[in-house]
Amino acid sequence: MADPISDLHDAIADAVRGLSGGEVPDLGLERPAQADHGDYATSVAMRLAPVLSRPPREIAEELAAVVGALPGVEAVEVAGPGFLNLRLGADWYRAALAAMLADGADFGRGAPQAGVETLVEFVSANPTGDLTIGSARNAAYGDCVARLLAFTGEPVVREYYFNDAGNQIALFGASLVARRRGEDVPEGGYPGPEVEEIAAALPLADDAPVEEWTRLGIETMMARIRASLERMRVSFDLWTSEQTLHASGAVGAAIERARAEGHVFEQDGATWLRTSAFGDDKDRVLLKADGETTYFAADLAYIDLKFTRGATRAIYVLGADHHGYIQRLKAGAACLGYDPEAVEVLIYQLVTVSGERMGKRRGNVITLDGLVEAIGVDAARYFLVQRSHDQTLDIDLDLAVEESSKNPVYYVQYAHARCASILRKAADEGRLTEGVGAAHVPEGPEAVLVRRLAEWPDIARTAAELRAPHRIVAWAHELAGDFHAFHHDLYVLHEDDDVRAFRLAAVRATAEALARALDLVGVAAPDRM
RNA sequence: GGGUCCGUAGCUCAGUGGAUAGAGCACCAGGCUUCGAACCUGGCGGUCGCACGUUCGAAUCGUGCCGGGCCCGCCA
Repeated sequence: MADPISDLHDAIADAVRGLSGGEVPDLGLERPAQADHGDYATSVAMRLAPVLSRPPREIAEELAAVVGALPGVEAVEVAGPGFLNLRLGADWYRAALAAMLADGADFGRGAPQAGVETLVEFVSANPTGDLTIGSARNAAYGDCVARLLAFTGEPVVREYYFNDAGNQIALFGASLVARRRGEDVPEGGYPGPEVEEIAAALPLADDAPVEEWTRLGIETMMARIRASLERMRVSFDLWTSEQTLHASGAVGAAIERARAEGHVFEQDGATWLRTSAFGDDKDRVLLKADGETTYFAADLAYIDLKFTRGATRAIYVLGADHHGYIQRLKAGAACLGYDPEAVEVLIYQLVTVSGERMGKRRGNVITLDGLVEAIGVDAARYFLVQRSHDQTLDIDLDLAVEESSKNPVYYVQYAHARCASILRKAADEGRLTEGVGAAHVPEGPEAVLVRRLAEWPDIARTAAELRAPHRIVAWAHELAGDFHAFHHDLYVLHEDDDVRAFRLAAVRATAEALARALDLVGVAAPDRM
């Protein structure tokens, strides 16, 4: 795939190699914040100085002579302690624009990688109630990470793991029965309205066996969860049940595998996994003294399943309240003989709503469905990944409900609709153009816009590497701003064919870029609003 | 006590070692006779929690403090 900035980077790297005799440090190629520092700048001369034992400015001067002759580079200037500031020429802008349009929706997409398969397991909420706002963040974030990795060429499998065995599930069944009978749910049960709703709707007699209630209840709850996720545009390739792991003997097999690896021991009547040998702060019980398996035993079997199925990397998306699981899961993999580095746990911080923490016991539960009803899927997804996953997220419901221009999602979508509108008008008037204009020299706002567009491959790559979809959102917002300014200052459907061709090409490229970016975060890019 | 995330403008937050630290909101002042004013332009606003260190250069890396969130079970 074409990448004009990457090409520029490589050309400068070649120049550096010629000067240094092989050594090429990080170029530190970037778009300077300040306009008079050029369109692009590199700090490579300063990085090279200690290596070559020469003054940075002297190195910069020599590099400038070579870099200045590169195609597309109009001017080079040595500045400050040894920065190389370069200004790009009109031919570079036209070529860059043409290259992006040639790639279309694939601009910035990575080549498919062979021999790897990344499993992204996310949401994985137990089917004992509707998805909460916390799961909503998990869904939005995990889905974006999966989309980003796929975009960079990494084969991705998405999986939802659900707990349908054990105490919590039994309590869920008992809660259903109690609700049908008009009673309070048992201690530790599920008092939510959805439980009451399901209890009333299930086609079961009041005195049907509790196992039946549990089975049908879970089925119904899972269907509700799937529907909620579909509305959120979140899909999965695999739905895996914990019960299946027990029934298939996978749990026992995993324990035996760990035992064969020499990491299982008996103590106080229980069976333990020596996770502390691999960085966990304590050992973990697999089989309790009463013979029951722990939840972690199923986790262990699940890790085994992930890798035996062929995953080369297992990503977990968990809330901050599970951060203690990182070492445990990695150690679990190690105890099975897998590389713990292949287990990657992504932790997102908790969500508050209008400053308050949610909790079923607090009686202020806001569900994913509730959020979507209140502000719509686009705004919900945008808000949920707008901030870094490392940052606690507060959703101001009063503001989110307000459908005003304060809502940043409209700002970005509006830019896309504007592009579409211009292209419609151009088509209606029969004034569409081919190419990017043979000799048009871009004016300020045009150049700013094209430079922004050219950042995309690096933005996508970095966001994927850092598992940071909020960078996509931030970039889309900046692009929208550059486009609005461009549109405000310059008339696209100019009489001059050359000018019109360049501007229409910029509009097309912007529309595609916004659609691409918004798609990666699961937000629609409407042609009309 | 240990682990982990956070601390940047009045508020919510960007900023993977670079030059004079940014955006949105709020506030103030402007801008529609052509493509969508759901928009644009300017202004106001900062000890980047504190200290020491690493180096040509630190909001960014290291160490120690201070403050806040979350977690630390033979529960799931």
